[in-house]
Amino acid sequence: MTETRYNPFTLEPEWQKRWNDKNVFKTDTSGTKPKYYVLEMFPYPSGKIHVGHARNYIVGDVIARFKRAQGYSVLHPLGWDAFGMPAENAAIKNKVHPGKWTHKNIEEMKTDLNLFGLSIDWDRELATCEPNYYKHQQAFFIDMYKKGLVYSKEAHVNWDPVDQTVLANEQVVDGKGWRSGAPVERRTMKQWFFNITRYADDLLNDLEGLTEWPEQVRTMQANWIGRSEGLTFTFDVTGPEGQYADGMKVYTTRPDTIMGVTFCSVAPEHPLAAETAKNDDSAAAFIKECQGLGTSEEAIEKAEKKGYKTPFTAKHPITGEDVPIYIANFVLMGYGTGAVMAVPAHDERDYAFAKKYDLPIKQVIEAPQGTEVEADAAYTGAGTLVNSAEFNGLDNDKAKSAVIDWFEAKNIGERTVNYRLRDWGISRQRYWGTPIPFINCDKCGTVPVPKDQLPVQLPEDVEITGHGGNPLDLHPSWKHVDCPECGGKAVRETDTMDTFVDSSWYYARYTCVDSDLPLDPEAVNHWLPVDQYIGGIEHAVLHLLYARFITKALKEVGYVNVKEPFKALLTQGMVLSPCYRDSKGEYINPLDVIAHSDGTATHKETGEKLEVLSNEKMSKSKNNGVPPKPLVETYGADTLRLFSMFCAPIERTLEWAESGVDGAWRYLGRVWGLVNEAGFSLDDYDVNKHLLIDDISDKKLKDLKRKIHKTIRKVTSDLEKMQFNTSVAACMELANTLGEYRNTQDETAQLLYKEGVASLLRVLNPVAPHITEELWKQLGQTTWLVEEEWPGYDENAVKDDEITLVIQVNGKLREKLTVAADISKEDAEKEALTAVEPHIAGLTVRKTIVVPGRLVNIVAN
RNA sequence: GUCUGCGUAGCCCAAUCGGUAGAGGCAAAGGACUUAAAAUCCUUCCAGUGUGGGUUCGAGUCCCACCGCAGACACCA
Repeated sequence: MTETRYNPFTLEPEWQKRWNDKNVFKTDTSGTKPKYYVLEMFPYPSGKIHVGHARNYIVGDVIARFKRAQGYSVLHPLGWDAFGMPAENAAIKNKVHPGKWTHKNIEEMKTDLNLFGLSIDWDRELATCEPNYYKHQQAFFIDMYKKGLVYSKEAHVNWDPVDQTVLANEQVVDGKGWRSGAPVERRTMKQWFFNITRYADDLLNDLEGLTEWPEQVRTMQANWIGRSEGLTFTFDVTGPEGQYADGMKVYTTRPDTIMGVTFCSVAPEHPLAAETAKNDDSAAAFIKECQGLGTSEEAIEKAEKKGYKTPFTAKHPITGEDVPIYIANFVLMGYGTGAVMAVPAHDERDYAFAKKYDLPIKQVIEAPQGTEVEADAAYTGAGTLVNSAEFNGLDNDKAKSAVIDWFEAKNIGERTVNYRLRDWGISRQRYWGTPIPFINCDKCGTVPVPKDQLPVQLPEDVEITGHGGNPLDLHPSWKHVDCPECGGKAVRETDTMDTFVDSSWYYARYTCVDSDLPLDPEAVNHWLPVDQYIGGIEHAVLHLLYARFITKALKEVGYVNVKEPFKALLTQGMVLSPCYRDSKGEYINPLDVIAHSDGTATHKETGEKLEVLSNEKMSKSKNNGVPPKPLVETYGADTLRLFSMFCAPIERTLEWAESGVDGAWRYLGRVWGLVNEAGFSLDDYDVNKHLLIDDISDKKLKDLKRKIHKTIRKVTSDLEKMQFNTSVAACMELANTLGEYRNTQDETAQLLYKEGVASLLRVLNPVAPHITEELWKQLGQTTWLVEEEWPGYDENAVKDDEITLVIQVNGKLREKLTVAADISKEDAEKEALTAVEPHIAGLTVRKTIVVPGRLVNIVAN
């Protein structure tokens, strides 16, 4: 055999071309094999990929290749989450149309991703910005509207008065628009909503069935949905003009504390607050001040609890006593009824508020004997009711029901379920998104665009300046249309959809990218649910909750049969890398930085000393993304793939360090050497000429045979459990063992060596597909591994005939014996006692524990 | 503050049901090869599992408390 060097730079493109030319990754739709749908969360085409993306797509590819070998018909597509703000920002900066920018980025990213040798069926590629995609989204949006799953209403938003747009909460920094720097206003505007709360219970209850999801994600979703049970009732309210007709509806999860109510609070947006402000300028000022806070969580957290006393009082439903009503900055209009009964003795916020405004505090729950109760604080724990008239003496948990029953019996209140989850506001005053397919007519109201007029396509001739408002609204002609119902003059809705809508159904569209329907029933019901979904933990709530909701909505509308889209979920840990900043405050990419051993860092070119910040998730804004391309250019794709899978468990957060890449490279070099530097010829390897373990007499060679088959077993089960790092370690072990026989002259050993190398190539193939194909060819094989079946192992060859028996005395290791694997309990005990005789001399054996195949523990004293 | 996850060798990480703490890799040191270096190969070194209790014949693994790190949520009445 001629000795050649491992050169991935020629062999990787060659094999990629061969696979593509033969179209081996095209989805098999013959229906003869069981289906397996593996999907990685699709990328936003920012143009640049970093090693975090690489890890995501590589792990999906390993699974896809493994399942394909196991005989599944695998669907493994990829597309682009192509709408969104970065394209518009680029348009503002570079005067390039968002579509053009996006498509250029898609080309770049696709080229980069293809370097990894991914087994993707590119015939199913889609981009959400294409009319052929979003027209279907508009179609089912209208269907959902007809079922009441979509509606529009006035809602509070963060409004940037300079950029003239609504901002998401995360786009508000310190109460100011992230780009304009202008103080954000809280405004009320007409917004489109998905009625996600209608499915709150389903979304919560169905989490139980998602047994192949990480517990963490299920918990996070459950918390996000935030179901609570309580009591809703209405206080009679008296004001300066007598009885206030509407009263004040409140929701409480602590009806047991009803007798401790000493005042009430309402949100600044509550009608009673508005009523107060009518004739009271300082009340109006107070409300304005609260709204100036913005809606960011940080701002709310820092705010001191403040209130403003209204001229209204509420009549306690049980005692008939009048209690004051305050406007309070911490009461949220969007949760419950926007008004709360305040029980300062048993609620921390109410306690702080009562102390500040010198309001009475009435204890109604007594802590159980022996509980330490903090002084000068609300007691929020369990206990027995006191000062509560007929409810006295009740355990507070039972009192909850008793109080609710009391209200229900009198028909003045009811048991209520409440959710933290709110309806999903999807309106964005943006150009680069899916147009909401509605027309606003003065006469007919909000009218859906007739389906035969879809798509409502984005106009190409727009100027995107970043100020003055939504380019669709400013466009001279686009929005002016005739009303589809009365034919009169009307205007299009100019809001576009949140891009999370686009990404909530793409996985279904992949099953039928060419269909004229939004979803082809046969295809979508065949392939869904996704058998294995893979993505970053950062999407644990929003994307995954939205996608689950849209699936349920699509089911209700009649497009799919499944109620959950993703059967199993693998959450890949984030990939972090260090952040550096120069004196101007600019982030410097780690590639341009020399990190010194003392923890300081300097710029590679300028030599400037840099500020070293903590490790953060790779991102554009921190400029700390490490691109995989240079690694592929230095080591080849297989090394990157191997390293990505090996360096840590896939779900664990990874601090990117390249120091291990060399190890992966060296390993592949050794695998190459197993074939190319063996002391004998391997190119006559015969798949059908494997020695059986019983036909091998040499003990060491029996062990070699065992090693081969144990490796196959381990890699198979590790891949099934998504333990990629240990599966690679097993391959390394086998290679190390085989290395000992590289120059063997023994004929039996040579046969086993060939079997070992061949087995190694097959089990390593999903992780390192190129090198293993090439070496497989060098074994004289005419098949391709990509089309080969996954190897099985010989049950007989994974059984040990000897084991190490550990002998403990009182739990301490004393001896190790090599014994037959099938040794009986009695014999094991007997041998153990003999072996440790010196250690138990003079002691009485009290007990002997025998763990078959493992150890004997002798308890003696 | 609440919830979740994680703390094992200088570093990244293994360790079925509770049963020999070490599989794999990085780094380091020594050696081989080389005119030399790189590359490669060989050998070696290193912890008793964050801390304190408990259960058990036996705890990295189970229970309790605490500490540290990470993430999510956070005035949700």
